[in-house]
Amino acid sequence: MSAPENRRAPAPHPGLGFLPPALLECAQAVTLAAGEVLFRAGDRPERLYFVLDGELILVRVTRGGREVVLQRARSGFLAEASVESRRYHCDGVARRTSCACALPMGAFRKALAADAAFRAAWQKHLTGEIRRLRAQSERLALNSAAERIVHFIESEGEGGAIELRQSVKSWALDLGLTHEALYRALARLERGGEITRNGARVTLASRPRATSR
Amino acid sequence: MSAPENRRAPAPHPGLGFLPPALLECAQAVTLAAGEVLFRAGDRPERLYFVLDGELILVRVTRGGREVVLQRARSGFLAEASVESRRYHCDGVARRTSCACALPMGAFRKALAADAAFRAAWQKHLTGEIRRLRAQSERLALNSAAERIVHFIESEGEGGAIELRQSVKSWALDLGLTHEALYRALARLERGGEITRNGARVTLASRPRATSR
DNA sequence: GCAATGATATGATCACGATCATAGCTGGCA
DNA sequence: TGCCAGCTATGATCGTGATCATATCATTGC
Repeated sequence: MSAPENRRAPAPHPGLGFLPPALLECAQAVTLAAGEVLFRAGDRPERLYFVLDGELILVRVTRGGREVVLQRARSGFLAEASVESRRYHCDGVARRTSCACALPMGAFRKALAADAAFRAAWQKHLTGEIRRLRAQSERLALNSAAERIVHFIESEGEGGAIELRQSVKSWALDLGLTHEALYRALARLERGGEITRNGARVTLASRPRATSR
Repeated sequence: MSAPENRRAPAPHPGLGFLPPALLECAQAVTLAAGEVLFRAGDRPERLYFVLDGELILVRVTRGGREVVLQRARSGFLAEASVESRRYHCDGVARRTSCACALPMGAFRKALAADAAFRAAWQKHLTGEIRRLRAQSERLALNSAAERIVHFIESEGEGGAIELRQSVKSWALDLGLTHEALYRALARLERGGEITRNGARVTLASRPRATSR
């Protein structure tokens, strides 16, 4: 486990806006080297991690030596469930050089117990995550690149259009596609007039043609 | 919207065990015909649905006339997020003849506000769902049937084995595969000695061979 | 200015899941 | 007893995403 770099003012992040000031006060910014282990299965959760940059994963190594990834966090909280449980059930590892905000678990739980507004905000965060994840699961169950793109724009965007906040390459990861497949599918959809692209903005045509895959 | 069939004692379900008795008291068992609409986008959430049997979906129909499914609930709550929001953002539809337990939203919110134990249990349910959904998303991002099977057993099972509570066919839906692909992959894994099947119990071999896909 | 790096593409090939078809088996029911 | 519906299972074919390769462009650093 790496030593915390600084004791105050971790990089502010919109996803952390709902934390009470007292809790942000004791947040620590940590930088992790690629491959660094944050915790092991069986450990008692001592911090709740919020990924600012890089990639932290929740992984279980089976007796057979297989690796099963339970979560890849590229932005957002690593393991919300650790707030509720006394022990981790899997390992936390930095897959690349990463930067995270670590919230002491004791303080987090205390704030949750004492602060009704924070509790409500946390509950809202949790239900929002569920909604997002459900949509993502439905999306990943679609088996053509074009359908996933349309589903993404419709469920994550606003009024049939979306402003991409990431590279096409990392969008491909979210869609469960290789970047090549995504580039090709985008080009095909654009040629077919089903979407239009304008920089980072992708807009769905309101009158779809016969879906030419 | 169909009229509630009976005013008390909806079929008890383990997934509802954490509800306070007072709330269960006002639960209504409802049966829905295939295609029946529970609510429309823009409606004010009046009930929280828990699917007992059948399939309820959360769906958004785009201006272009496409259907985007945000959630398919075949067991469990339909739209937890409706507890937090004043309006639905998509439609709720029964995809087949279904049976659900409807909890009046007002009573649910009141119970959440008044009952700290229930609040804690609800929070625990929410974080558990997040954990499950994150694992499912990772699983669906794997692109071979064999990998998804192994991931499922490892993440949903107990000690490298799982007792299937459903038919292989509906398991295939959970894995984002056709049932044919799942039957074949299971047969291949079994032939290769990577899993053993014993009725509804599927066990992972502890020493995996070179994954012969 | 130039090398190095990473994102943006696109081409060719191949593996594997989807699809359609077929068949055995089972349980429920009249 | 016979029929039907649904699950289990496997075969053949096809489409498409993965993979490997290559090229261009933009950005960063020296």
